[in-house]
Amino acid sequence: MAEKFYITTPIYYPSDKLHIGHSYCTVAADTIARYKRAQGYDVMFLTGTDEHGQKIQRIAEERGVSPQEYVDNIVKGIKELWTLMDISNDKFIRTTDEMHVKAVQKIFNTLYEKGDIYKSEYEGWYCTPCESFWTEHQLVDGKCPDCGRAVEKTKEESYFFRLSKYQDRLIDLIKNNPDFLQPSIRQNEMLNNFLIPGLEDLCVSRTSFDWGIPVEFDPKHVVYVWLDALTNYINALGAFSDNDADFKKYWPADVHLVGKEIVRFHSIIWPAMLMALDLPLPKQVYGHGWLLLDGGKMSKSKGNVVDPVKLVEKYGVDAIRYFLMREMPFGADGVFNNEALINRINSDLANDLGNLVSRTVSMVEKYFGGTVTNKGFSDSFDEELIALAKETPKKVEELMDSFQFSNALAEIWKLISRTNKYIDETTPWALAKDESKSDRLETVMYNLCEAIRISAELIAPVMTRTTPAILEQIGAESKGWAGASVWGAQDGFTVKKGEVLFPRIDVEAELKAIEEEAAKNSAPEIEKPEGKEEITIDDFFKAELRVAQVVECEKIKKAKKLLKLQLDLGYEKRQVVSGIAQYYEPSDLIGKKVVVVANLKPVKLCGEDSYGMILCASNDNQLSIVSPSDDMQLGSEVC
RNA sequence: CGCGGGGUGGAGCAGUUUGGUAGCUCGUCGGGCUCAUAACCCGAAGGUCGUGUGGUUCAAAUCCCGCCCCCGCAACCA
Repeated sequence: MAEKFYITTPIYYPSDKLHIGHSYCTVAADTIARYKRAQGYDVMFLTGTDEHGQKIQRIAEERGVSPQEYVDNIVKGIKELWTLMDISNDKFIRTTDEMHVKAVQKIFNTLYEKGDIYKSEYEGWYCTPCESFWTEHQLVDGKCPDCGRAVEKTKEESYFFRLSKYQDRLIDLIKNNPDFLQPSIRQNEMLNNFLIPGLEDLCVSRTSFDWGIPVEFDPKHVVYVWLDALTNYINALGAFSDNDADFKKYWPADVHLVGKEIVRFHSIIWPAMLMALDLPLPKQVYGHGWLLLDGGKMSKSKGNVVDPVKLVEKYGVDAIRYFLMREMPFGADGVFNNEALINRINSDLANDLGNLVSRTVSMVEKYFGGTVTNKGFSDSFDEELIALAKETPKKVEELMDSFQFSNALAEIWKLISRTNKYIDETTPWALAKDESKSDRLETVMYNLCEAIRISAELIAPVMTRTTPAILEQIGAESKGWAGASVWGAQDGFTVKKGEVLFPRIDVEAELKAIEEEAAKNSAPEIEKPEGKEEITIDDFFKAELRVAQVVECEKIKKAKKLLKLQLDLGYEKRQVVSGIAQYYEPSDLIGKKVVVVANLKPVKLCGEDSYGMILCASNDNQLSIVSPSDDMQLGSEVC
């Protein structure tokens, strides 16, 4: 019986459309899944969506739909995206699935009965207008991080998971099983930041919102994210249900592929839960890097979110899949930009691979009417090509087994390049002029087709459509992964010229078009702000705004964004701390006139007292101090 | 002294674990070829491997120490 292989992606949060970063992780998982299937494994590949929680509830309310309607709609888009990108997942779990809901309740009950979940109080801060709870840490200067209003200390009844109980076993797990958490740099991160400082028990229920799975024996509680989301990996297989054949067959997972931001949940909380349930642990958690954009992290406010649908429509699925797997080493962060993408498509796909197929097929048609067999007229050029073709699959396997997709593809491209070189070495056009060399020419053509066949089989896990397209053009049947290791697995080829596999892209014109498109899309998209409630002139006059001059200014060492300013208001001097360090150098500000809110309650920021606030105009990526003209007398009121 | 990652020819990276010839892709320049998607093949130029003219060593990109810069996370943008 075939050995099983179970691989998962994170379940994505459907609060919005997915971006290229999500595609990156899912394409990687798909590549592994296809690779393992090609090798004959019985693969289970799971992806899905994590649909509960306060955020989704709130967004749905804003849009005036039910949370279920809201996520149904987003999930539909996600599934379409995966279809578009040729993702071959075997299951798709939604945490709103009946089966999952029931399993989570059972797990909750089991842990409660066992004593690993207990009821206690969660002490936190409540913001009434936002109806949300915050921890001490989350508060911003003692106020609600969302709206900035005052919060009240409250106790919320909650259920807790005894995470602390498993601390020693977890330390042991990470220290003694280097394979468990990969790449290895993540191990120290977890040990130093979380495990060694000590774990606290984990709050696993909430009463402050209700878009979640109710706790069966205490229905005013809903299960909080950890227990709900993480257990998807077993619940999707039917764990804790009557139909748990898949669970018995596939669990434990061979690898959970996750982004580095959620390594913590998967390498600490998830194993602890499994320990509590007496279930086997996943064999590996692999934290891949992020896809960064030119300017840093992808974010809406920067307007640099890359929509995978558009990319696929423009360049084709395989080009995008290839780029994602080729451009950056999987464990580390990589940068996405359009120029790199186009260059990859042009040089690797159009020039090297596409053109190789094209020139080969043309020659076979031209010289032999489309059909060649191996005439065995070899010479020394052939040996090198054949030797490389024979050893490449082995190298590729080794690299794929350790998820080094980029290196694996580089290895395949060495063969492709070598095949291009072989044409120059053998100069078929010269052989064609001499009839006595017809058999030699046919051998050369056969070798070309065979090298192309092998290359095409090897790229199949990444390039789902190109492989069949190439095989069709050279007239080869797929012999699967095993067939890639056998030189001569196909005796002859009858080729048929097909469409150009990867048309070359005019880099400059394309980049210009992209820029124009981006400008068109981003410029008018200044949304009308929600606006604040109307106030009276009296409300406004509650704020005492005065002209001041910056006398001294320095950076606060420990803080990235803070400057400490000494202001002269004419009638007094005072210190103000302001979060503008990323926009102004201290020397820019000294001598400058500013407007200060003079009657603001003092606060302490990063250990420095601040008596007031400087008025600034700002948006997500710009900031400008509001400044009266230089001759304005200090202390003047602004209104 | 919060945690972690990184600084290698014009660009992007590998090499650092196990010291000993600095490698790859793209770009640039020159040449070749004409089967092919102005593609392909060959050759060349270009790096004191962030820095201290630091330490260890016969020998350091690689090990140790100091410093500088960048990037994530955490914390503060009143």
